[in-house]
Amino acid sequence: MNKGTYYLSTPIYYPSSKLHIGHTYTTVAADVLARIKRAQGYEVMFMTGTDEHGEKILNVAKDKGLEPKVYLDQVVSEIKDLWETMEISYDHFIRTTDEYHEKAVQEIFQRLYDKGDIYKGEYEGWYCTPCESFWTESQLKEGRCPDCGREVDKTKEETYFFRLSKYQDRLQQLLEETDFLLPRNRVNEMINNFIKPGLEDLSVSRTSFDWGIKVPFDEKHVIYVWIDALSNYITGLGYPGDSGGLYKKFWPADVHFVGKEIVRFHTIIWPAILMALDEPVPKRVFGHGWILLEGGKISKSKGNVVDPVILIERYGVDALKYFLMREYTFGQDGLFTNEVLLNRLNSDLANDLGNLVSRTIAMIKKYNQGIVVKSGGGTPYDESLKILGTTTKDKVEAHVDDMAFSHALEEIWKFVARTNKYIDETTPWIVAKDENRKEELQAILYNLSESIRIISGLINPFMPHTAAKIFKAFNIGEDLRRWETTTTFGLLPDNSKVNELEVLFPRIDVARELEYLNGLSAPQEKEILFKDEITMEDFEKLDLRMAEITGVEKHPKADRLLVIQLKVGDTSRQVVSGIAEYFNPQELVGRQVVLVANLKPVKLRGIESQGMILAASHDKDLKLLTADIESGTPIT
RNA sequence: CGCGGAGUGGAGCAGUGGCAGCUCGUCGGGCUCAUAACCCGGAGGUCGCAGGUUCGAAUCCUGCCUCCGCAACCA
Repeated sequence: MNKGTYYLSTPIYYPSSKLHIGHTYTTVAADVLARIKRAQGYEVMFMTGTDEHGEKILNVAKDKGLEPKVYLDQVVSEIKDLWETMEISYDHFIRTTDEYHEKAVQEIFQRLYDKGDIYKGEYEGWYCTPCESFWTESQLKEGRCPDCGREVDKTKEETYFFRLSKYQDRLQQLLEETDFLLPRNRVNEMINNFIKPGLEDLSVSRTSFDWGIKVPFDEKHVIYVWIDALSNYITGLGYPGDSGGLYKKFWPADVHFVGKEIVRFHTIIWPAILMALDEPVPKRVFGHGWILLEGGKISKSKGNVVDPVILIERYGVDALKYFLMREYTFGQDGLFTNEVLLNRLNSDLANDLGNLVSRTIAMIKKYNQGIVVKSGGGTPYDESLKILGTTTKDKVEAHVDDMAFSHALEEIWKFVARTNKYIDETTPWIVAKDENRKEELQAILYNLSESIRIISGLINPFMPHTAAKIFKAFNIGEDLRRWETTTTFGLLPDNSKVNELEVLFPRIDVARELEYLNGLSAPQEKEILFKDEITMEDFEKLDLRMAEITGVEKHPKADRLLVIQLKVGDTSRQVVSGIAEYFNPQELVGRQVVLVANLKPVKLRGIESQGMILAASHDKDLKLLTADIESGTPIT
């Protein structure tokens, strides 16, 4: 029965804010895979966790007035609660602040250093003082600033580098010649964007903040996210000590599930680190798509964050899981709307599955005193029902191995539909009226019960909660719940009694429910978070002036920027502003705007910006602040 | 000419060389065991456009159009 081991992981999530439906999506998919692999007889290691270091965490905690660790403990406990609610069957939850992880990461860092793959260096750059820009040697044009052509100065900042460049060829091979990264189309992106231009050594330490794991031999530095976070996949197994033997047993991982935004780290940096450690690389990295919401990406400012907790409360864990797995093609982006969700739940879960179970139990009670009898009768429709039922498991497994969860469920639902059809074909309500057709009736009811047992077994990894309810209703014991029993028809014992069954998935009144859900995210007076108080003195540091726009052109090297010439009293200024998507250059000429006149000048994509102009924006709307008064007038 | 993705019946999507498919919706019919559900049937598509390769293209190649995401220090 033991088929070997199977190790899969989700990314470790960055708990700087609440988890949303996207995190849920990855985790549910991983859970389904883990459950199926266990059901198939693999010894499974399913790992998830949190990535807890870095500047951002530090800042978020500070904003809340908490020590980072206190803040993190809170968030992590919320995350674990969510996974518990969702019945996520992870085997290990790793936190990068766990002591064993921190030690292991230091050890890894040390080994790479000893080996020469990490070296101390300088973030050596050429600095153009007027442009305030760093340039690498290769970016310089004839030894001068590529933007302004002026002299540049050499500057240094101490950091440790990882010799990523050394592994360029092996990485390219790995990506191009194997199925290491799936779906395949993501390979092009990696090759074209990162490998082909040439990999540069990677800065893997920081001195600018200290919320992180210290470099063991140089306490000024903390180890940056690359080595810290990515290593979790092996430190979670006990690497490098491996006292529990888990590393030896489970590594290399069978699959890392990652969102497409972090494919790069997992398919370039991570394998390179492993190569440097002389350890095998994971067998596969699967970069799944995003769930997009109406109007674009998940974004708090748009108020379109979908909170999985609310959906669970209203429709149940299994409904949400089913939806996520059925609605979207795992490798691609998909659109989420409340309406799509509700319609899917109604048609597949309430109408097809829920109603099937409900009508079957009702008939068994009504026509046969609640007893399922194995009789000698039959109908002409039995054979095709049995064939489809007993062959579905193989199809499901094949799809799951391709990470095509949606197709897997589709196969199961073909059998659900077939079973519903069987009822229409055999018309038990007519057969029941004829005493002479008793055996036929019992055969029909038995076949229905068996079909439902198989369905229940098949959906078990996807919806354990629902499967358990159905098993209970039909008095199906542990041994008949097992995965491999779904390929055999006729296992349900003679004289099984059925129990009461609550409604599995109530039919949803879509119109009413939409109103409710939309009410949640839409107007609800949002609390405005004001910034920290400042003094009059602070305010007076600002030099705000009216200015007149005298000329505008598009920034030659940036789509969103405009280069604006301003007249401020008798002097002129140039400001680069990110408003190109809102205005045509010409329509701005002659407008009076508010200029922050004493902002330190900087270069934006190579063009100097001497201040900023004020604007107010809401969603896709943006208006420039203005006043009808002479240019140069100070604003107080 | 920064990188990538997408364009398939009203909507959402699957389909990567062989008669264009699924779900929802819609129209008509059936059934009454069931959660106004289930079952059957119909209508509806020049598979973004234009070329090309092929016996054969939604699928491969070339060009173009449109939308989206990412990246680029949106002071």
